[in-house]
Amino acid sequence: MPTVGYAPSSRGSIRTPVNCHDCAFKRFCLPAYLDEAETVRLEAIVKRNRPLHKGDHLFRAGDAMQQIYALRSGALKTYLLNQDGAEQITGFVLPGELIGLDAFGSSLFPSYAMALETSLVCSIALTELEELADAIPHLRKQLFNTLSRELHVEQEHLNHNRASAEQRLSMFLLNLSARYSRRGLSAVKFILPMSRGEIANYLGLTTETVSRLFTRFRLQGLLEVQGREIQLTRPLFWVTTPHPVPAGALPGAIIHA
Amino acid sequence: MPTVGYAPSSRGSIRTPVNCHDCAFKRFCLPAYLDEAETVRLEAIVKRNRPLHKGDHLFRAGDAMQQIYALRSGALKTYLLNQDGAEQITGFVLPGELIGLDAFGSSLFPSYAMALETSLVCSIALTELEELADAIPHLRKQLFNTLSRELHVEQEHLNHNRASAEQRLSMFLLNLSARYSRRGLSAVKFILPMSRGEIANYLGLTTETVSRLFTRFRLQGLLEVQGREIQLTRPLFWVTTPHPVPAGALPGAIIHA
DNA sequence: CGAGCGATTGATTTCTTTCAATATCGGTGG
DNA sequence: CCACCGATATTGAAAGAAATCAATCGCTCG
Repeated sequence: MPTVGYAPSSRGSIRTPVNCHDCAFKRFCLPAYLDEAETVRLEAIVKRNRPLHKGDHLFRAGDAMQQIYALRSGALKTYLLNQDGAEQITGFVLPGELIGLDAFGSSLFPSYAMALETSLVCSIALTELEELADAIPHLRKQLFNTLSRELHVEQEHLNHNRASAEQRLSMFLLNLSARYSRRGLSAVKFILPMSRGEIANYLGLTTETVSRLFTRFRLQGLLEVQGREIQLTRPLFWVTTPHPVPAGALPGAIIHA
Repeated sequence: MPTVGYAPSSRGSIRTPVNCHDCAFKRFCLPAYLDEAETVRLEAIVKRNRPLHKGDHLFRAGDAMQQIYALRSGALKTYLLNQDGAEQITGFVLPGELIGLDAFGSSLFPSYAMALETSLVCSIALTELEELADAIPHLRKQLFNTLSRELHVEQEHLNHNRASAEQRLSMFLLNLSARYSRRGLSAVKFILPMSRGEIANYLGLTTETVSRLFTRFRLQGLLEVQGREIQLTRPLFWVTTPHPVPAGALPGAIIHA
């Protein structure tokens, strides 16, 4: 259980004045539906942590969950260890996204979160957040919505696992593309913050398969790749439905009366 | 868009006095952490619906989400239709479990819910639930917990898709077993409420593969099957790790500092 | 410059699907 | 009560997709 690169909670969060109001991501983050005054109250309990470097853990499974986080810059991966000790990547976190919501139920983090590159996070003490949520219905609503939306993301991800390797990778790239563009970045040209192996792990494939798919896509003129630099040249959408409808998968609407 | 067997909301919920207090599932349902007085207030807004028959929809994707549900008896499946119109089963609901939580964010149900057999559900009007949640912190907490736990279930389900067909089915059976036993039913002998095709769909496999796996398990002496009747004769746990650790799936802890 | 990791590419094997045929179950009507 | 029907389940053979095994390449960092 190596602790190299592990930044303990005593790493200290700096109580610099955090300004959600001017933050580029306020519209996707907690302040989304808060008014001026409410945002001010939120700012008061948000702290900014010192930067995480590549390989640093933001938290580990089993850590006491005393705060949730929002990513300001960089990229994270979240993962679980299965009973064999193998890493199972459950998601990637891009700037403006919240981390740790899935821990609401328990007092311990159920997963690991590691920086894929130098990253900045805001942290919000849970006790204070709960207090504030008690006081601000809008915030409460926003938390429910976020949680509920995450559930949809997972369900969508689930659907992908029924798909072919080709579909999985293309959906993955389209998803990244959408998330980048939603944040005002290019939808067709971006840098992957994760390795081929991490993509493969996330998608339930092998490194080799992912690599082969990238070259296949490139040969098909769908994209240009150079290491982690991606440029989508043609909409990948057509790749997403190459397979016939699986047998036995009739619409549920057709049922006996 | 056939509506055969569709029970519209005007189907009418009966406002018989619902008694959560004596309900067999109160410990897994919303009343879980409520005290006596709070439970009484909850009971006041819970309605009981008329029975659903096999094939009936509890709700459909796009329906206005005015209430959430709790299953009292029977079994449901929830599913999405993908862009090809193919059914994608996202989960099965057993007695004592809540349905519709994933719709909190939006005002419309994102999925379909259909009865696999004759089923009874309680329904709770969302507006009233929100009011009550505003008033009862315990209830609010319980809702967050349930939502958060569902997120874990999804993540677990996701992990399964990285696994072999054998592992998927055994994990599925173990999961059912655990859920039944948690409710005081036998952990080793139970009736599957769903068809082979539905299991296959849920697990991302084909009917044939599932069928073959059942016979393989039977030949290995792991279980006895007769149609939908299952009897686990030996712990299936050993089946869940037949494969070597996938390459490139090293524990995340081993990273460069 | 060499070590080492990540990525790519090729050859082969394994697992799951697909296609196809048959069997069994549950219900219905004669 | 039994024969028949459709739906569901099982089983077999062949094809296909991705994993595994193995080798090479290229880049980055001491």
